[in-house]
Amino acid sequence: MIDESARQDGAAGRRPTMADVAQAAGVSRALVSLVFRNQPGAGESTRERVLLAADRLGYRPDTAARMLASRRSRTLGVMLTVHQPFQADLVEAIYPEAERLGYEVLLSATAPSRDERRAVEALLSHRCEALLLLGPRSEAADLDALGRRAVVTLVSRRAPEARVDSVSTADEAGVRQAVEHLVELGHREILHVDGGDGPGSAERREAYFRTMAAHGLGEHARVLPGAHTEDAGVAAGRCLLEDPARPTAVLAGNDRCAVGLMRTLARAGVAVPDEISVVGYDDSHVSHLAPVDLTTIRQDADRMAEHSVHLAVGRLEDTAKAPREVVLDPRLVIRGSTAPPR
Amino acid sequence: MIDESARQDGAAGRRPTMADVAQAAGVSRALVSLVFRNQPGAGESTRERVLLAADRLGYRPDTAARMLASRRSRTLGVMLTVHQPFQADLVEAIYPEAERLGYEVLLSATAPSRDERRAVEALLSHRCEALLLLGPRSEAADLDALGRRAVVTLVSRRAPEARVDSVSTADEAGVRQAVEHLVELGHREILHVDGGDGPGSAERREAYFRTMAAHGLGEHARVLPGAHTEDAGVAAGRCLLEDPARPTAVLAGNDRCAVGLMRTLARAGVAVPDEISVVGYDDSHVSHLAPVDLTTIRQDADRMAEHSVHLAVGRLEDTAKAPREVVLDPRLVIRGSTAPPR
DNA sequence: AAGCGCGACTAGCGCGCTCTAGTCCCGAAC
DNA sequence: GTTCGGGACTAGAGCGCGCTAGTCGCGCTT
Repeated sequence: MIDESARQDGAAGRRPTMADVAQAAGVSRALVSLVFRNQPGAGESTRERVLLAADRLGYRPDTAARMLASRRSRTLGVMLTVHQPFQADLVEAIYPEAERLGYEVLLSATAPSRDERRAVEALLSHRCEALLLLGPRSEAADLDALGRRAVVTLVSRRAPEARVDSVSTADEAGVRQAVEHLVELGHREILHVDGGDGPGSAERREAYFRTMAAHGLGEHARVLPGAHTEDAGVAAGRCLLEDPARPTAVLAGNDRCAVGLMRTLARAGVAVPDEISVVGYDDSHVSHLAPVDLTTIRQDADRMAEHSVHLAVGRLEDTAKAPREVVLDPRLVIRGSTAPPR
Repeated sequence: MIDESARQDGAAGRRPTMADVAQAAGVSRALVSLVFRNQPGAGESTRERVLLAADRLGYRPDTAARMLASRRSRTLGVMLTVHQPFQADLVEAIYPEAERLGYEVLLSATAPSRDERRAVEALLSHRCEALLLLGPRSEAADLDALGRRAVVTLVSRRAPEARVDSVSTADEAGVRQAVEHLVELGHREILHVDGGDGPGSAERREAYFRTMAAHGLGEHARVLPGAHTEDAGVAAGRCLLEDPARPTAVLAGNDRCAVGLMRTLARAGVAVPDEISVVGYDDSHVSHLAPVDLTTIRQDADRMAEHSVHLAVGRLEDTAKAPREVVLDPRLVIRGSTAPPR
């Protein structure tokens, strides 16, 4: 027969509590609490005795109990899409910044079987004090509603209509730099493969039209529907290959899309940048993977992460202030995928 | 002056509790609890009244309190590396399977600033009942120690020395299929770019040597140190280009590595598969990104995820049984990156 | 000697929930 | 009419912690 106490909590019997540590160290529970919170009020020798006892017992403070008692979780909830490399960059940068400010981070992924609402519900029920939503696709009205119930910061997404903070890069400026770079090279037939309902796509699409128009190329503006995935790039590439009036340059929705596109072109023997120039967006890791290094719009994940965490924490301290919108400047990084048209 | 009650809990005043719902519905707290746990014992009309009141108040059960009171969290902790596409596939498959069995999922990422120990600590302090470690790099002794304190399942990693469950694919069989495929095509100079300390790398390296030897090619076996990243592939590619005795085929540590390698070869004008054949490992999304579709060893993320969740949950019900090791069969997927040598 | 301040430590309530052991009431059985 | 069974509901004791309001010496002042 199986030992009851061992079954109670996984492998190692009942999980030790503060009371166990207190007894082992010969002090009160409150004292142990003080020590683990690094609060003054415990003598040096006692402190050591407590830590020693805790270590011997394998004690680990219980986050759930802690949150309950303190009515604070000091936890930031991050919603992400697990397949986006740029979001991976963001997550990696969020961790150290949150830690610096004394916050924990909880991740919740969206997936085909798990929509944004469910991912957010999970974070909220875990008492996250603030939510960082990485590139959310939800409608502004939903975001606004969420913003009333919790502290919300959008990352890589603006929503001026919703009362929430946001961090993004200036899509207008990024797209303008990209298009102007191509125009200066001599391109006129510049196509845009958009990002569908991906974060920033709408803004980039409009900026594309405006910039084209500003350069007297309004009639050459053309958008192919896409998405922020390699597959979308591949599909767009196929489209292009069949197109009798093939453009001389393409601005992709993001890097993944650009890489998929270039791969399709390369297979068909269409040389980049000789026959067609390609510009990406994000400067994520994948931009090094194309047959030639990708010219792209760099978004600074580290700075975006920093700002997001600061916005969120700042708002926790003052719920009342008006929504703030941080817009960082993107930067065109010219690499090998763009050249003058033939 | 700012309203105190509003500041207490983020945006929306104090978060409603079960007691609030109970009062609004005119029942006891216990009744509300019953309703939210879908337990019998509440009348139909009362049930509806409670749910209505809860909805109107925006009530959401507090996970922390729930875990504390029930002494069960019904939560699986998943440790992952946020930049590995294959792990992203696993995560996406873990969610629905966990849900099917009534478990929540908590993610904790490793990152440059956050090692595996810290990622695991976070999961444990959140009372995860079982840990799924995706491709952990920790030493077997550490995994064994962890396995004594918690229910642990390794995914994409074996550790026969540690008393923990694991799910992996047969690296030996995978590598053998790959090498034999190349040998049958006529290759003799087959190089292996290994995966460094990545999950499965050691096994694959050894399997490579064994298979080469089995085919009388022991003297042609050569390993270039690598990693499970594109950069490692790029570096290996540079190495190859400078090599006077260039091999005719390469078995990469994983797909990312293969893609980096192919990109470097492509830039140098070395044709794949005409001049050199390349085989990857994982069959993750990136395998479609190379200049030609990648021949690779397919690991079935969905089935791996299913098995991991089942192993973990099964172990929670019976802590005592011996560690189980599930080894799935990988499958060679022949695409365009391999061909007979010239 | 009494008073005072201060550092070290403790008692005990309450966080929002689960769960056991009830209570209450209504209809069927004897 | 009494008993019994069972469905609907409630009281109240924790879960592991944080935190407020203490107590208890001990050295120092007056």
